Amino acid sequence: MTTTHSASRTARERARAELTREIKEEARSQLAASGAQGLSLRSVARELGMVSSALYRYFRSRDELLTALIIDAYDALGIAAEAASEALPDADIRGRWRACCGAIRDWAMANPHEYALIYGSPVPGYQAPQATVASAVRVVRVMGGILADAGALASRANARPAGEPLPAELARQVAIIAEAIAPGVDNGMLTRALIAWTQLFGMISFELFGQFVGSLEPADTFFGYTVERMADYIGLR
Amino acid sequence: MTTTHSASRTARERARAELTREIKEEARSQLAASGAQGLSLRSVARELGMVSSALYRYFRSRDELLTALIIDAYDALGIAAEAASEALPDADIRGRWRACCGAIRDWAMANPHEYALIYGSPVPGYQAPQATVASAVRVVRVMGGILADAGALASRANARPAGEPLPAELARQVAIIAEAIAPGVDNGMLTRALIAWTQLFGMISFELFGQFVGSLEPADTFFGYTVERMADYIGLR
DNA sequence: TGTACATCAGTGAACGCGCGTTCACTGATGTAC
DNA sequence: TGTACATCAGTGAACGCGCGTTCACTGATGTAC
Repeated sequence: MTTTHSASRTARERARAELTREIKEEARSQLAASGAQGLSLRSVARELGMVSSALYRYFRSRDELLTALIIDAYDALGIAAEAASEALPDADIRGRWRACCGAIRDWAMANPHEYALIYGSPVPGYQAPQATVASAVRVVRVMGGILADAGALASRANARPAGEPLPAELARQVAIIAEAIAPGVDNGMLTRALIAWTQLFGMISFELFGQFVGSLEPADTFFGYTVERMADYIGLR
Repeated sequence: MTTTHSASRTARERARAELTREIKEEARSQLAASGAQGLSLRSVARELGMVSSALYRYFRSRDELLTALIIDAYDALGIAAEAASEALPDADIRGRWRACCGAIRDWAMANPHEYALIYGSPVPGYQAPQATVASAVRVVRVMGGILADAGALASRANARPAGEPLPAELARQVAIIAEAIAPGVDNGMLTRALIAWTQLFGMISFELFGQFVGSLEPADTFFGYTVERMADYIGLR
């Protein structure tokens, strides 16, 4: 038996889990100070009072540490969005959308370098492994849930006018996305939501990366207003 | 007289201009290969067959070279957007919007690292000087021009319904932006355009930075469809 | 319960590399008389 | 038009630094009998 229940964990195992956590924490704080390129194994080790080679007991390489940070970041963002949406009644569709958008922005502002790590320019020479995808999808799934609930409610109330028909290829792509994250949601609504989704992240990135300096800054009002307009556009009541 | 007309440029001056251009070109190609952090003065010099210290005759520091690249990138993007918009009759508002969006995307796809340099995560430790702003505004001004023409035409035809009133602070910010880049344009329309603008760059960044892999990729159809929907939303005929 | 052996964490030195920037210098180009 | 001097481009060595990764090792912790 190599699997261990938390009750029967040995001192060694607990120390390992603890140190793995500490390494990631220190790495995150270096990330915050100097970005993904500034993250060095040697300086993480230094800060923890270890020798740099010791880190190789915990992560096989710098890239593997980076991957762990990326997964953690996606998860943290996903959790923030989930919590925001779940804090409201299922039927409060617009409220959940608003809360979800707000939570994403708040998390981004609180963790700008982690946001940049996952939504900013890719780190050159680093290829994110497949393992990150599951965590990346998490926040998208929150939006999917809101849409699914909106769709279910809409079917027994007034549906939104259909709008422009989707090109065939787009309809195909969107149908696959629906299957994965928002089963039963109308293609048209999901497409509008994807447009709003890219808008949301575009707006947050602009704010965070300094494109609003001297114009829409502070961006709270613009953000709040836009989230409502996008809710209108998607067709959320 | 230290100012020189191109006719009377000395060999030294021409050599200097030429080398400055070559340095930036080599730097750009290293940028493309390994991103902003991968850009090193030593390797630029090496590639040009010079000694690294020689570059200091042309740029006072690595950051100054980076600034030059940023300004060039903003200018190149601005020029691409201007050309696209100017290729169509002034009155073809929607066509110009479409062309402008397409030109921005095409430029971004053709120059992904330069795009990342200006719209991606900021380079840690690097503070863009004020000098970059004038070039950064250039592409925004293209959109402003389209809106101004749209507004002028709309005033003697059917105007779009007013929609939700703007919060006071947002109205103030948008009015200032209007003054700078789109004089005479209605606050409501400009706000919608700013929302569409952030959508545009969000969509391009998602595509370029890999968020669409396995879902909306290839994104041509989604892009084309969305540009039309955003034109509708802004109220461009 | 006690002992022998296996596993694992962490050390310290080393390899081989790259970087930005400064500085005193040589030699070519430009300019004033 | 020719000469003396000033300007500038480029050199080569050096400073002082940092990095990721490997490897043989010591000593502590865990496990099977």
